[in-house]
Amino acid sequence: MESGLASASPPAGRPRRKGERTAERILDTAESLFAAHGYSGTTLRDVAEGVGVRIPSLYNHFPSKEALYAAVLERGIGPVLSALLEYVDSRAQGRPDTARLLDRIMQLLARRPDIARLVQHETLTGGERLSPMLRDWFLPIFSRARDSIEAHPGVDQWDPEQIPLLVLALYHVVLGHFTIAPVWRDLEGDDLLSTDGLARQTRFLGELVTTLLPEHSPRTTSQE
Amino acid sequence: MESGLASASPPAGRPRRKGERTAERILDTAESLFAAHGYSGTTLRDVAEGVGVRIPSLYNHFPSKEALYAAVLERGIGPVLSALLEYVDSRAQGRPDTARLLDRIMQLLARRPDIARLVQHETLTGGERLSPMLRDWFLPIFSRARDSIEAHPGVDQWDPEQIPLLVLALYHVVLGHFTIAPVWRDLEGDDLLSTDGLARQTRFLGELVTTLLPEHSPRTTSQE
Amino acid sequence: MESGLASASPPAGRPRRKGERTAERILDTAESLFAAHGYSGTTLRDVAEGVGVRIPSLYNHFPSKEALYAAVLERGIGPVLSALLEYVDSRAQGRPDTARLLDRIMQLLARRPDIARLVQHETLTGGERLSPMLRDWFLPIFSRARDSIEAHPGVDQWDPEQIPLLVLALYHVVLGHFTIAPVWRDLEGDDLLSTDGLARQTRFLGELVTTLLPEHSPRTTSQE
Amino acid sequence: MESGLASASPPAGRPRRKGERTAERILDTAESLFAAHGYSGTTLRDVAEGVGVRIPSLYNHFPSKEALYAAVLERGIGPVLSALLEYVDSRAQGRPDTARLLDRIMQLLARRPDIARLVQHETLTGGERLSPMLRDWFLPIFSRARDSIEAHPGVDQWDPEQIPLLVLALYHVVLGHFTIAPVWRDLEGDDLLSTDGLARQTRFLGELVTTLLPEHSPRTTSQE
DNA sequence: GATGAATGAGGATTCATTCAT
DNA sequence: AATGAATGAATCCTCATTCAT
Repeated sequence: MESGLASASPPAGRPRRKGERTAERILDTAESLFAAHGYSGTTLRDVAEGVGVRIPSLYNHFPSKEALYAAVLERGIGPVLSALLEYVDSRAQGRPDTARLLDRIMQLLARRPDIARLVQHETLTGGERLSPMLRDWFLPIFSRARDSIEAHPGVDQWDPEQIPLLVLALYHVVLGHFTIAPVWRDLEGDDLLSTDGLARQTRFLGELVTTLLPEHSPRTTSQE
Repeated sequence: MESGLASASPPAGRPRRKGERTAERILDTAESLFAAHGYSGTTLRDVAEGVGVRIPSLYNHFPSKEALYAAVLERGIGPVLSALLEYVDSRAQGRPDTARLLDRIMQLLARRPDIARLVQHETLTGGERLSPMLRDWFLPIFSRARDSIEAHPGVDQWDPEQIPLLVLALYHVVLGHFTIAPVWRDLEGDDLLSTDGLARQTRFLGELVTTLLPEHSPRTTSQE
Repeated sequence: MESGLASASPPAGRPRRKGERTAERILDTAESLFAAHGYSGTTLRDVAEGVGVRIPSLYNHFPSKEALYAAVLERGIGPVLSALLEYVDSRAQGRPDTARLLDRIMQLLARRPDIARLVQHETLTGGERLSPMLRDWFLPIFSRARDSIEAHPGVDQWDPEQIPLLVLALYHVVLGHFTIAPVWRDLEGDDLLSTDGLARQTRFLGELVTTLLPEHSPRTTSQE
Repeated sequence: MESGLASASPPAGRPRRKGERTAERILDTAESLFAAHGYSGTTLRDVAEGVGVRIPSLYNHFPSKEALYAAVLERGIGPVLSALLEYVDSRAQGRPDTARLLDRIMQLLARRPDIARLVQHETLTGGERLSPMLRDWFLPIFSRARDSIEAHPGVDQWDPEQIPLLVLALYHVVLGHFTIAPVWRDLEGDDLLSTDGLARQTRFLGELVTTLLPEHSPRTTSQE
């Protein structure tokens, strides 16, 4: 709330007041902890220790744990989703380019991998804690993604009632990459979140879309 | 709540002693709650209330919350994964059939949708709480799935280094279906876990595999 | 709540279970503390220490501080007020005997002087915390006391619109005696709550009524 | 809330510096809150919010909560009691006039109804927090009121040992009127602190004294 | 004079666990 | 096998207070 739409990377230009810096550090720590342990697995003690501050100080910046959580979500998810919406809308006139959309999403999430895990937690605990914000964002995103895919040339091969499943599948593949990264590293020694790992996954997503929704036209490689 | 089907599978054959029945009811309730809220989001009070018993009684059946959680995982994930391994092994001689494998997984998970969500929680909180059991199971499953896919006729079109990503992608799509079901119902009014929803998803997975790994040969339909 | 209408003096006959004894001891301690320091001036730590128990144990008997307070009020005030109502009703047929009523009230309050102070706290913090119970009891008591006084022979000398003030005045005099006792002892060295002090006050109340509401008939001395 | 009249008496003559005005506003708000909820039921946050200032600002005017409370008491009770003492002393030569004394007290308290409730809180929590000031004032007031009554013509009908009780009774009736006003309004819809309510009570007190201490002489009306 | 930030102490409450019954 | 009672540890949060600005 108080932290509003504070952008992810330090705006650099504007001089920070001390409290602002603290609030941001709280958000950073909390984001990481919430992503790792979920809401109830994260204690304010952990957050405070991570920030290097006493617990009551947290309350000078956020009125409650719930509010802190909401602020983390807002700061983290808000920009991603709005960038997404913006992108989708800006491409609405031209031909939809799903691969490019996924590129874009991967770019955004790669910068803050915690976000993906936060969303996963939200999704998992579902109807109970699902923040109204997420609820508000999910719908337009999904419906636009669906529109995008439905307008795709190669969509004909899909049963219309499978389109939502296709959208969901892409959603799961994108987010799951970040979710499973720590475990995967543990099991296979391979870091999915490394620059290389992310590049591979981005390329993979591109081919996935190309394969699932062939355009019958010269492949649209990303040349942005 | 979501686990309305939790008590669905009483093995029926074996006669139960009373205590055993209680233990199982505890497991059922706990499974549903752990699936919905994760480990730290679930309290023994919730479990006890769900079972209709006082908290200390839980300790007559499980020595601790951790142990209860482990038991839930074991009872839930163990059979699924071992059935899976068994299936995979039994097909090892013949030609691998990825679509069929996914069918099978869907069948198993559909019967206990909580399991998928439990695994997701485990995956999310990752390296910290990831039960050794999961760790032990993940590897063989993944490696076999990988073998299966690598032996697939249509695999040539994929860069070898993308095979793991493909395996993971299928993993995410399968599990994600169960994860997102409650939220999806909330947003779209459509129950992904209904008989119809599961059938659609199973069919979708089949086509997914067919598309991603075209066999260039007529046999595509499951005729088990 | 849980402690229901547990009567003030130990019922003696019925064997007590251990928890019941604890609950009662909690109520005793809490009553004394709430009377002395009010609701917010009393901490559960004080209560627990007074009882000789750790704080969380209080929650085995009362679900919250508020509930404990309510139970204290109920146990303390309930019997007094209901005895009062009973008495008033039983005398409804005969000639009202205000002096006797006050005798009765003094008797009841003398046995548990904390009650009077509890009621004073409630009255003081008034509309904010005034328990619904008190609200429910005040009205009938006041209206009956008013009826009683209005039916009094000697009431003619009072302007009808002063009757409520007269009722209130008696209320204040009765309760104030208990309220000011500690201070008075401090200032004057005289214990208003001693047997003698209470007897003097009871006699004083009798004469007060006799003087304020002369019956024009041989004085009705209490011979109960 | 109840202290709507709190800011009623700005001494007017003396020009205020700004800081002084803030200090006074703090006192006003604190008086009202302390009167309504007592010392521990009132937080500095409440006070600050009531004043429209941040908490630390309070410390620019009062060194602590205790000091603020003391200042409230001093400002509130001091003038009332000293006006009272003054009045009592000025009449010392002439014949004591108890009804007039009560009139005077009512006048003083009516202007600041919070004061009466503050004193009640002090009295209730008694020996523990009873401010030395109160202790210092109680004695002379009571002793003078006692002198006044003892010198009263009609006092003969009272047992000498009942005189203190009579003094206390009048004390309770006077203060209780202010104490119970909010509750009474709630229960009966009648505002005891309205101009009319106060006038009625003043008249009532007069008749009370007349009745309890009949003068057997014509002078009863106040002709100040 | 005002305030944002920080904090030690403490507030009510919950939680997992134990134990006697 | 079940449970009422008890509790150490921890949870979120509030409070009065301080201090630098």
